[in-house]
Amino acid sequence: MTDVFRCRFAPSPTGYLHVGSAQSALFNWLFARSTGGQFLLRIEDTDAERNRPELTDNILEMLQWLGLDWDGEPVHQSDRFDAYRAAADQLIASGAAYACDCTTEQVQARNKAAGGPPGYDGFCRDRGLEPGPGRALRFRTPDDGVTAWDDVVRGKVTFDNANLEDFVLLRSSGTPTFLLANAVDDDFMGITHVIRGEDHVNGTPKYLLIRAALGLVDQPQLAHLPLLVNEGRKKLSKRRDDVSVADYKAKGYLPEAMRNYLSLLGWGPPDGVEVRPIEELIELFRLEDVNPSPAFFDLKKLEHVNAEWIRRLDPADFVERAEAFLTDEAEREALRALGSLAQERVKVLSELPEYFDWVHGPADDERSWEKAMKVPAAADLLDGAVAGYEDAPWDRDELHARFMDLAARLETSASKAQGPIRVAVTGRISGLPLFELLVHLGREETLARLRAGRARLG
RNA sequence: GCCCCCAUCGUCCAGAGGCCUAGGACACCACCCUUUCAAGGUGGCGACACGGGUUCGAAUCCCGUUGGGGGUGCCA
Repeated sequence: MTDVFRCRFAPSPTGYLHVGSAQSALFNWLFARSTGGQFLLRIEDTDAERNRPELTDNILEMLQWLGLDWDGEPVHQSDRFDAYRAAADQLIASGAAYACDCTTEQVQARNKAAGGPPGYDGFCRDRGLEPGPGRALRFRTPDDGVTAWDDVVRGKVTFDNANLEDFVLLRSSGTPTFLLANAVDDDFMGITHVIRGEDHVNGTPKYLLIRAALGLVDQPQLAHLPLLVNEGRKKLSKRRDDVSVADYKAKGYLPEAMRNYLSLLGWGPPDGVEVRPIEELIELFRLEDVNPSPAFFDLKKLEHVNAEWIRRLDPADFVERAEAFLTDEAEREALRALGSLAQERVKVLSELPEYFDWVHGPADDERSWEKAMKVPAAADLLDGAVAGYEDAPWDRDELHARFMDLAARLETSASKAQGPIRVAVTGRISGLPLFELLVHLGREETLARLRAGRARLG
């Protein structure tokens, strides 16, 4: 075998890829790419009841979108039941596992009656039940001693074996649980580094015990990454929080920004430069530098990183990506003409429509109207603009110059003077630079809107 | 309840015993620039949870307290 590092991302297709998983995938990927190792994929679909195969497509699609390319073909656990069965048989034969016919309800009832802690009470441990259909298989955990490992991000973690219950290896349906499947597959795939979320820490001693009982001596390095939390400092959850990577894509976050931001949670480049190409991130990333405390998934900062990435885009690239967020060809035409002006303003691509909806007429925005038109000289401004633009050469500098003259004549600041014109033409109090926009709109349409605005003013 | 983990500005990250009167970024505030809004520039606000040790010296090491989180499924 080689001495190349091998890590894996092992999602289960029970939901869309979410940002926490994406970060875990990203750190695995960064680790592999920075060490010349391999980044493998394993689809954990042992639970037929919960799996939704189409979700696997979403997960792979989002990984690709993020640019997290994997090595080799993904391993599907649903293809490997024979291997788990064989491992289970081995554990039965060695006495490390035993059959159990307790139902969950029975276990809970006994715990309640005894006033004891939750978890399996070892009822079937010495009943000598014959393993078979309808009976779960449990692991016989040691009664004493400790199970410990040196976690790459957390240091030494130790569990007393006495606190470990006899957990389930095979369900009564005969299918394996993830603990067994992981132990078997990590060996099968030659995994040298298990890099996953902190929520897996408590399962780790069980995983280690299974490995030992199976005679697997080359223990992989373990690294438990910090959890991503919400403003309430709780683990990001599908129910409460906006976590679907696909949703962020739909909102117009760039994959470059998404992965860049995710790399900044729980880790940071030593030189403090945060927004930078993935190649540099790869070069700088060190698994042992990841810190163990939970990190808040901060949308504001994500937006900032996204805005930075948008501004760094090649203008043509920006237009290409932006087009998908506009609804019709007229707007896209305006985008192609004025794109770079929008590029430096937008934080998220989905904001684009509000920068271009004036194409079909002034937006309906009462607040903007009132705010702009309360300027005393509003009517004179509109009249003056019509008069000045009727015969103006239709270019940006000329429109600007005539506007400045008009504002000076009416003794109104340029800042205030542009309001009524902007709102008459676009409907909004703010937006793209006015004169470039007018150039694109054209003389006829501009004058028509100015006159309509003037008429509405009364 | 029990087990495990965590603890530097509001947030993210830097700091691996003296370079720290703790640095950068986001957010926020002010000013500048400016046809709006952004962007950009300048400045400001703002933290080593607490208590004991160890040490000549601690944000950095140890112990405890407090606070927070995770796990506790025949889910993964």
